[in-house]
Amino acid sequence: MGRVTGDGTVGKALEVLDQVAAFGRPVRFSELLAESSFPKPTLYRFVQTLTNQQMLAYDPDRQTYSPGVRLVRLAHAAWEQSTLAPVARPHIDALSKAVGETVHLAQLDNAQVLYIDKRNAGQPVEMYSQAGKVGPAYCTGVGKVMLAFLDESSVESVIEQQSFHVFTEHTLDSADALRAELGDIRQNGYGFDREEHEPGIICVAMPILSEAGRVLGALSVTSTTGRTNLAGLE
Amino acid sequence: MGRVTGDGTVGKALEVLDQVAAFGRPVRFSELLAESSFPKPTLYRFVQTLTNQQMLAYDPDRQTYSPGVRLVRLAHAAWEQSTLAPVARPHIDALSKAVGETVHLAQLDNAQVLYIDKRNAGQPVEMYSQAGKVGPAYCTGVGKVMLAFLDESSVESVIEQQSFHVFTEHTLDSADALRAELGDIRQNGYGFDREEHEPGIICVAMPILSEAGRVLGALSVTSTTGRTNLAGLE
DNA sequence: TAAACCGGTTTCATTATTTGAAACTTGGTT
DNA sequence: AACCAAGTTTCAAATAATGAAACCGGTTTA
Repeated sequence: MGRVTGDGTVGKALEVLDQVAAFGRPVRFSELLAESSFPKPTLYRFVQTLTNQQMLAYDPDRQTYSPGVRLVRLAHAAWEQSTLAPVARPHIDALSKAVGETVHLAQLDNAQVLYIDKRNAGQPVEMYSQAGKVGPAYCTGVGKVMLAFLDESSVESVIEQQSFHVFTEHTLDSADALRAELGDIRQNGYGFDREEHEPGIICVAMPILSEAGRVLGALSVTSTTGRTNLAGLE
Repeated sequence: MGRVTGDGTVGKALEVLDQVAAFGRPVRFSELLAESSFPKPTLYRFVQTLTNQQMLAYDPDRQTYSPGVRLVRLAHAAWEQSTLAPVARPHIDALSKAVGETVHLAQLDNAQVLYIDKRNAGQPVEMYSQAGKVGPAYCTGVGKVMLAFLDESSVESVIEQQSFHVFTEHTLDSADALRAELGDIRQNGYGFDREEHEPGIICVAMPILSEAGRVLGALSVTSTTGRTNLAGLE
């Protein structure tokens, strides 16, 4: 019992894939090796396999690897069949148009917030440029709202994993402060981000629950400090 | 020697992942088993592993699997670091605004066309082709243009894999017809889709080449049969 | 009520795959 | 020519994957 990663060979390969993705830029084999816990031939074979499988792309000109196109294809499928995204899409469109502000759709992913969809007030959709991004759970509207409606045992495990890095003077900086806030949110049914993540940025968020009461995701309307409370949702 | 898939355990796991994605809807274990070439416990363990790794998502209410959120996160990285997409983005925006038509950015992926980005012209209907979607190479503007500028040996291997399914009365229905068309495209530097895939839909496409002359992708402007030839590009 | 059935899960000896130290190759420097 | 760094291959030992069979819990059938 212990690490999150490590189901056999597949787990290790995906660890390598994550590592490449984390670099944020095309990366040389030697750069990966320097950071990797795997010995040279092992890492080499993983990279080869992943490249064969189009999970990584190799640029022969620059001799670098980056996440491959197969991921984009698979993510398309993931997005389309996700319980949430396709169903929520028309509502997000409508909401965005109605309030004239930026709307986010998010899910909980490994104690972090994963943005699934986004509608900008002005310009049209940008697919993966924004969807797929991750953010902290303890200081975003969507994050806190999802935590508030998660079952007790899961909440604690997620809270333990928060960094409580202080972004602004309003950021909640402890597990207890967060727990108190979650109580409030549970009572109201929705929550706020009061410039906790970025100064000048506030938002209202509400959870999306299944019939059985499980948290599926959350929706938020973002604005700047020019306007404040918005309780008119749904 | 033979199959494309099959680098060890990792390849097999990804085969399962593709299978789930291909279903296009959340799927039961038994449904997968019925189609799978793997024996029950083997498939079972793959599904378990992939679910642990968030490559698949398990819905306990319905007892079904679908592609997981980790794919969305990884695809975000893939998109951002791809040689093409981030660089092309502003140009696509500009082009879309300038011509007032739908613009597609595509790459070649396994003898198919993979759409990487899309810009809808202003208001119109959401023509169903988001990023991540795949399409045939032999009867789309972007597909043919990319083939035309691919090196000789690769082209033949791709052509062999085309189905030449006839979508409309204008669809090229043989390898020879396609080869002839590719010759024309090479001379012009750009190509057309003359209602070959969908009736009433036409487009102009141009390749995107690296300095070394390798095909990186293609760009197309789509329109309906109301307007015709558009040579004013770039 | 029992018996068969079905989808899903676990066991465990056998088999095939992964592993990594070391050696080698390639291309660029001193 | 000797050197160095990055990438690639070898091969015996260590490890992980495999799948026939058996098991479980719930539902349907006799």
